[in-house]
Amino acid sequence: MDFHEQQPIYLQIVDYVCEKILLKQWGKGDRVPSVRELAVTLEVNPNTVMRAYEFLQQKEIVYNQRGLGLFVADDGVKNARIYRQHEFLHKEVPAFFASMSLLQIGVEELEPMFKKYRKSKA
Amino acid sequence: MDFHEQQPIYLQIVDYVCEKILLKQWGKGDRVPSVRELAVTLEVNPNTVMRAYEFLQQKEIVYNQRGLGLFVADDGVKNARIYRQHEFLHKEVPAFFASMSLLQIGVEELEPMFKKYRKSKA
Amino acid sequence: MDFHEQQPIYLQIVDYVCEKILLKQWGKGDRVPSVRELAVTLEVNPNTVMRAYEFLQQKEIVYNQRGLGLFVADDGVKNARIYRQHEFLHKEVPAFFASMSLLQIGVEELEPMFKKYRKSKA
Amino acid sequence: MDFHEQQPIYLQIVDYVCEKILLKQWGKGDRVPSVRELAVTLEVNPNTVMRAYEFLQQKEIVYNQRGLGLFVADDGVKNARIYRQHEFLHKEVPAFFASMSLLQIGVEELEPMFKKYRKSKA
DNA sequence: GTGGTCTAGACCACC
DNA sequence: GTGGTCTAGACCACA
Repeated sequence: MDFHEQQPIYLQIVDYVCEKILLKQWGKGDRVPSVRELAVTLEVNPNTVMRAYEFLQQKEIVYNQRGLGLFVADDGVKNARIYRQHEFLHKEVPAFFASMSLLQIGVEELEPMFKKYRKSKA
Repeated sequence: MDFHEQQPIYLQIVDYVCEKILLKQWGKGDRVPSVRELAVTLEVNPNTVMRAYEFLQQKEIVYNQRGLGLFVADDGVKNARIYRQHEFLHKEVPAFFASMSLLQIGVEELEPMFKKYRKSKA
Repeated sequence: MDFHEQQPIYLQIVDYVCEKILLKQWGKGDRVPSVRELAVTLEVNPNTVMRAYEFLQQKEIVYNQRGLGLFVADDGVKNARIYRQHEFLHKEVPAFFASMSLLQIGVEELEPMFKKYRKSKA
Repeated sequence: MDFHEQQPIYLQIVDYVCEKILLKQWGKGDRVPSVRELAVTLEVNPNTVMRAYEFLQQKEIVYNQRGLGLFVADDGVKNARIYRQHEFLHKEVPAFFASMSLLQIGVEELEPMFKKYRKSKA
């Protein structure tokens, strides 16, 4: 039942790390799990984690200190947000609208829910 | 790497069947795949498919004709939509709003995208 | 005698492709060798070529047409030049200066050679 | 992936030895590694090392003391520099200029880098 | 055929 | 111990 895994594993790992950073569970300058650690945790091949970390370095979300490990970059939070915003607007939002269309749900039904959501947060 | 499986498999199968019905790929009165067939297609245990079909019968989306198989109910499309609407509004919408909040995306950014989406559909 | 291979193979392949493009041997819109072809030509693993092509796509030097192959991008020449300029200025130039220093060669000795070079080209 | 091996191995060994001498890692009168030692270190055939040492003796960079081994010549540093200068000016410099031309880099861009380089050394 | 993803296991340099 | 590179071989979706 793994039909439709939509995203490659390494990008799912990228999202996983971004979420940790955006939720401030991993702060600026903190060491992130080593390639091998995370590979064990997520039960994937170390190379797959490596690929995710390469991607995150290229996006300047984490950086490498030789022989020590990978750390959350100074602009890590900002860059993680920029990357995830882009993905959200170009992938999740269209899928969301497609579902709304299929289920014949109008925007007017969502607005009160959004207001309620904001109130509960404030 | 199966962290984040959010839903039990049998409910994922329910969603799968509902989508087929809502997209009119399986029409009113059509025979739906047998438990064994679908179990093979989705590579899951037949018991799991059985559980999904029980659920769908209870929601009056499919019905059982003894010895012949399962068929899309007369109100199947309507009931599938009602079920999925409920799930969408109570699960996917809140998750969507939570993402918007985390990524600091405002409704005003979504509105033009929604208009564009509707136009492209019309 | 492979001491000091300085650059990873996949970046050497990147340089190889950039040179072909900058020398106009592979023009804008041309199909570049497939991953498997180039792997055979250069006697390396297809994954290593894949890595080079991923890098080149990310730099917008080549682009992928699904199922057909990789092609030189519209701005391929420009982007190849930008990339190679950066590498040249940050890697080859310092090494060149270090050699000049070690061999006690002054800039004044190079200037006449450069003028001669330009004349021979014009 | 050995395209671009530019120079025969024995001349690469010559360069290797010259660099050791110019960097004062092997001083005047010091014994240089035996043919067999260097062959093991560089993982090449002893005959290839032999050929390099013959070349270096002919250039009066090292000399042979029967039964004792090879030693850095009195004018070893000077002669190594003269040889390498010649090679540098006739091989590396033209290649460097060719790259500059291909990458459309002007001398004016290099001058500030050279000044900076000299300052950092002083 | 094409590119792309993933695993397994190896070896390297750096600290 | 760390990240990084490379190979070998598998499987997938797309055309």
